[in-house]
Amino acid sequence: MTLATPVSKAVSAPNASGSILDAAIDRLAESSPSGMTINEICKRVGVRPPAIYYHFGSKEGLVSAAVETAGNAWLEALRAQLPAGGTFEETLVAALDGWQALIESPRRPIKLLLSVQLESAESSPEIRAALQRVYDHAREIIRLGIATSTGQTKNLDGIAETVLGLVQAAAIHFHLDGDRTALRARLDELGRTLSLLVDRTS
Amino acid sequence: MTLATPVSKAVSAPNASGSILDAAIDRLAESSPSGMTINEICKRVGVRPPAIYYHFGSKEGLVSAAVETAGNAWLEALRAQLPAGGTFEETLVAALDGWQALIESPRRPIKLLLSVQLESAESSPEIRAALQRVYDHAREIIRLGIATSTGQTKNLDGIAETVLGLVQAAAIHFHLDGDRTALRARLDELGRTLSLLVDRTS
DNA sequence: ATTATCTATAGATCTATAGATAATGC
DNA sequence: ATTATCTATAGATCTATAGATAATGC
Repeated sequence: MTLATPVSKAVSAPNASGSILDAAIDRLAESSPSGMTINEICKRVGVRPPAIYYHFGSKEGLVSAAVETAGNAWLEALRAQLPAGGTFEETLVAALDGWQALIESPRRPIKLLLSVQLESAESSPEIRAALQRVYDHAREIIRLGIATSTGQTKNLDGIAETVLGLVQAAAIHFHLDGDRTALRARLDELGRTLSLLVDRTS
Repeated sequence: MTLATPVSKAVSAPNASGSILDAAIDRLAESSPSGMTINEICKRVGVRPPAIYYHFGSKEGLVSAAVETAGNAWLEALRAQLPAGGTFEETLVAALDGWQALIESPRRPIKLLLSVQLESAESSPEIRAALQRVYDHAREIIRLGIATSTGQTKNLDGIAETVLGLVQAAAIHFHLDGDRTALRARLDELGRTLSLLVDRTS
């Protein structure tokens, strides 16, 4: 009978650390910190638990690294989708398309951050601080996008908060129903709401 | 030495089923379906696993019952906080206060529903259907509140969706930062946004 | 000597169930 | 006879680590 194929030892697997992180991000986007297990990640990546503990120290360390990585990737995407110097209408169209792509993308960074956030009472202060940092940055990017495309200076904080909240809500509901048409409708509604909120004085 | 006090048998504990459900709701609001364990609930309630399996059949059955119970309680609270026949301003003030109370209440029904929703890919179709049902009802109640207090008929669906999304986002962020002042600010911002969105023709 | 893995395992915890038992209702 | 528990346990799975091993860099 065939036994498990012997695993080649310490054979300098190309970037095991990165594959582990990718698998962790996938599991956090599908489930939650409690639902993400070391064993499942080992199964997907083809490593044994000590490899994970060598690189990340603990399960919590892996979650923390996943939040940093997915959070920074999200912020980078947010920044990249702001077409410097366009009109408000151009910026809005680009932003809505960008959010849709982000929400539909299989990495689901927004959903991952929310899953970790909803278990944050049982997470380390480092993870909570990382979440706060990512959200603060996201609000800042949104504020900047509105300010540069409209000249608006009034209530930027409130508007950015509203936009962030509605993008998160769209991601949450898309996770439940998987309905792309409904997602687009929610984003279009967000666009209309945002247009009402900004008061273009320039 | 003192051993564990012998547990009285089948002594018709007053409403064990209800206590189990309460503990499950608490754990789901603190954590997530994966983070809620049968053992922890047993510890809190003072029963043994078979009592839970007798009443709810499985862990999934218990999660399902918790979603139904917490969801219905939320809808009831939403309904109750609509003062029949007030002006839009009166209705809005009552709604904002009601949402704040709901978000700050230790049962955290909105947060519970979100936690289950974010693991819905790993949940039974019954649980997903229950979530959809609760949200459909919530949107309906919000639509009704806007319609009766403003006479508005245009884009009620979109506005209700926006309100639901912003209430969820407020609950999510309050869970992360626990900042009551920030929560109130978010709800006030929601009130301003909602005032802009409704177009009072009556 | 350092880096990155593996084998093997500890010890805790998880969901779930079989079968016993006690109280209640007919 | 039915209802609601318990004791006891099965068997799977969880996080984590000790110690061995192989490749690489000095």
